Amino acid sequence: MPEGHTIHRLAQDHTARFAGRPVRVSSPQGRFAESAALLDGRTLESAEAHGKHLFLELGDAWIHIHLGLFGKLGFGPAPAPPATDTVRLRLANGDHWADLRGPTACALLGEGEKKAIHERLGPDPLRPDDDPDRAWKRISRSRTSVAALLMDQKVIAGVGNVYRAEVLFRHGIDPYRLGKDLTRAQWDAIWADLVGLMREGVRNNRIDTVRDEHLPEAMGRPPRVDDHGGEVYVYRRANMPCHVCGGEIRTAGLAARNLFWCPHCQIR
DNA sequence: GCGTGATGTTGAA
DNA sequence: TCAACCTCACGCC
Repeated sequence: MPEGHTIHRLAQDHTARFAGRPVRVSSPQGRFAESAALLDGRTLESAEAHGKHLFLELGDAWIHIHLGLFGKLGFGPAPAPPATDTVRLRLANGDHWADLRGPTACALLGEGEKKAIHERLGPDPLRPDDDPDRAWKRISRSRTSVAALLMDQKVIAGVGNVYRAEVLFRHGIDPYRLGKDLTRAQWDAIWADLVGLMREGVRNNRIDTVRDEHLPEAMGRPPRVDDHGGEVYVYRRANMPCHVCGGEIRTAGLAARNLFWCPHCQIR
């Protein structure tokens, strides 16, 4: 269930558990077995995230992981349980194990291939040196909707369907507004908000976007119960009342994904 | 047990 | 625009 915050959190989790020590590398499922054998016993030097891509450094090579829609990484204390036949990659040392299942990508890369991935990704709100100007240059001359642009990893890396819907709600922006019609001030506010929201997402390992004054306790309604855990304004709340205006949240397909928004609040 | 959908991406038509 | 890929949890028999 990964947007960028999940991947940055996973990079931190790998660093804390595995960095600076030799690691056992295996592929119980077999589909990464050849590479795993090559890497087994190397020291894990670092873990890094860019958008939804995770990179683990082992000697002169990188393991590139992209979870896709279904991928999951699970951690636990040693000893590792018997691996089931869906575990693509298992890392283990004397204290910890990590199991990867169902990723879109799990591949061994050299430095040049890793660099190529960075180059095709846009700036990431969670990478401190990344520059929102690069995204603005594309957005400000695009005839594509801002909702589609926010999901385009070449424009901005790490935003997924939840942050897309939520950040547009928080700024009252109509998701169908064209990139070229967005103001510079609106974009700067969106970027700054994503930096804050996604940092909090890394810290808490979940997405919360509802401002204090709209939280259930403040509004006299029961806390949200949902399988993704966080408090949100519009994501997966189709036909439910808007937390701010009480109007009905709408949903529509946009580029093969479900878009959610409040047509009354999002008018800018 | 079966069908469905999900915080994603790619490549062919 | 659509299918393909990868896994799992849930609702409904």
